[in-house]
Amino acid sequence: MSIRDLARHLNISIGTVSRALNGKSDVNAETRERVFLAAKELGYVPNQSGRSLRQGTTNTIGFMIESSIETADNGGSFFMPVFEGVQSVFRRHQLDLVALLCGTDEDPGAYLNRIVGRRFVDGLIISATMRNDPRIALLLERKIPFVTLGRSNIGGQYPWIDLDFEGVAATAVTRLLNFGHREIAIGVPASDINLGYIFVEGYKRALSDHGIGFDPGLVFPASGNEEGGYQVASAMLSQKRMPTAVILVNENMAIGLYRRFYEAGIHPGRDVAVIGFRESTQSRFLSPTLTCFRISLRDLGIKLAEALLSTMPAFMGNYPQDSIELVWPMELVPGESDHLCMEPS
Amino acid sequence: MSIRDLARHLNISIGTVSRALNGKSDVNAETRERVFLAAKELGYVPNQSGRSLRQGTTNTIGFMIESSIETADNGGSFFMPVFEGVQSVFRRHQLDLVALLCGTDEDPGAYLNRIVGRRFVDGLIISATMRNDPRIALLLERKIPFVTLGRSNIGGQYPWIDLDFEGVAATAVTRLLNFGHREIAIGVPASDINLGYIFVEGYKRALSDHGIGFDPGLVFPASGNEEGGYQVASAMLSQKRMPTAVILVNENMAIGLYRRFYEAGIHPGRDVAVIGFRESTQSRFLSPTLTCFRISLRDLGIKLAEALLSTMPAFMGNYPQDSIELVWPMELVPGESDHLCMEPS
DNA sequence: ATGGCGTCCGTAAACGTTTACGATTTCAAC
DNA sequence: GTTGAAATCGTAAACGTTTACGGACGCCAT
Repeated sequence: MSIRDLARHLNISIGTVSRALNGKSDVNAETRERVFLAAKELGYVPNQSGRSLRQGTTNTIGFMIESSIETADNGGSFFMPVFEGVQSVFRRHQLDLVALLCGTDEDPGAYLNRIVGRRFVDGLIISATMRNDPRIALLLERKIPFVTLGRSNIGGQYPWIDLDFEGVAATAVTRLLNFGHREIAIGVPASDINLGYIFVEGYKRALSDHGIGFDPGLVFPASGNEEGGYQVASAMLSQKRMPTAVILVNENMAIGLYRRFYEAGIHPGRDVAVIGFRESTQSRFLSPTLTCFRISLRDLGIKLAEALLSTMPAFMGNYPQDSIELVWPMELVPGESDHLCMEPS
Repeated sequence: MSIRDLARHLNISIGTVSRALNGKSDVNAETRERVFLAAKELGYVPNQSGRSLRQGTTNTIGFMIESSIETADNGGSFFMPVFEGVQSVFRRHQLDLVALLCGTDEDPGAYLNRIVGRRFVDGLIISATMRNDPRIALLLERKIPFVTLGRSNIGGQYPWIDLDFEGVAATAVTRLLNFGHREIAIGVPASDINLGYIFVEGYKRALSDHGIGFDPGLVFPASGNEEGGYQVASAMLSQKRMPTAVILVNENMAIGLYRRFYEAGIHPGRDVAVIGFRESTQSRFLSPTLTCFRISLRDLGIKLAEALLSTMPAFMGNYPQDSIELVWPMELVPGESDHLCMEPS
């Protein structure tokens, strides 16, 4: 069922059929009608390879998601809504969105190289940005439109959107300081992912803004799952003076942290303050409920899509041209886990 | 950088270049060497559209994942490892795997129709199988190779793999009966997804095997997240005689269930027995740790991939031909949540 | 009658591959 | 020296589209 069959069936040339289906102007209204009718009747759908080959564009966008240890456990609840938002925009432009999950045993750079080499996608959304991400250089050089979810420290002209980890860290620190805490720990991802650095930056800045010195011993690197939270709690317990508060970069860590503290007879929200990230169904049902930060993930996805479209030649007209560099705000959702005031010592 | 450029650069014909790269036999070893070298040097990667058009095959497989309410919250931790397993097999055959996430506001049937119409993939893995899944009929009719993760009740010749929910339900029921429980509740997904039916089937069968009558009032439909677990607990509490045990089909529900019971002053693992599904990092760090069932998700993915390959003409030689209909076993992992014995009343 | 213009449609080239087929060379065997 | 087979390579067609170009036709103004 190719366009040739359709043309034969209608007794017109394939050129006219193509023009009719693609909404070109130089085709009779009645002819167009007949073409559309016959196409629906015979179930004709244009072959993607054919049109890709001709017009050098695939009409698909790739969303590259890491399936690393860090994201494996909470990846779904984070990426699914983002993906939804992205997709809702692309659907309006007849663009298909596919998720590219790079396996843990494959180098992301090599994987990406294969993808762009094959001309598999017209554009890319990249997540889990590293500090010096080789993928960015590759895409810039190959001139593939892309947008990153997460800042990098690589220069160049490309849009990015990042969560406001610095703001989150600052808000959390200020809140805890106001509650009287002075020794505030943070649990950050142990990997090279950029958010860790930014998080620590915000933490440091907020402390110094309040005239508190930075103690490197209060920064606990750990993996971003329950196991990591458990280890952070263990590390806190083994300090000679246990910190009275802790900020986590991942809400799954909170479960492990809670567990460890319960084992030690310490009640989060009563004996130690916990602020987590990110708000989810989970955070509302933990005991105590977790004070954390809310993101509108769907809106984030929509913005990502728009940022990408604004760099794609075929769509640049519809979207503002100024390159997007956006720090995505988050809103604190108070829970029960940090409701304790300290006497300033 | 097309094959033509590469051929010009080497002063040989494009046919020879193609044959060299594709490992055909009628090409000189030294020539092949030169071709590979030049390809690597110039960064040549064959254009996918071109080869797809010519050989009618795209070398990509689609993994269709629902982003429905049910799977949104725990979808990541479930699908990522499966995906990894699938990918590890396909990589060996030069097949690219893409995840197709059907948006909640889009009909899965229509979405699939577009995908197969465009000849976007050579084969498909379908998850979240419905009882009467229209996608299966479509794929059978179009003769697209596919495998489903989850049984359907549609006949026909296609491979499927499903988790052994019946076995899980039976094991859980038997275990709880041995602990002396007689009123065992279950929380099952409220949607039309097939696993719910199978789960209830296993539950019923295990009860009747032990001569216990089936009480429909002990089946609590709910969504598969924390909210759902909370509601199940509420419903249990409002019974005139509260069930002494509960089986959950989703481990995220356990968190909500725990929460609701704590609010009511009831301790899971002491006052009420809980068995959940599926084992995860989470289940080991809850308090009490959750008795649940373990799956080897990566192996499941590998088996899915092999099942699909066995139905694809290009690979049928390498894989056994007998159609695969597999019930995937799961292993009970005892936790603290069901360690309580009842005096038989 | 001629020219010009607008509408509609057919023709054919092009996109980048793969592959059937035939051409050329080499080499051994008769 | 002729033949045949094997090895190696070039040629060209084909896959299904889109699109630049030009042709046919009708209409109106000159």
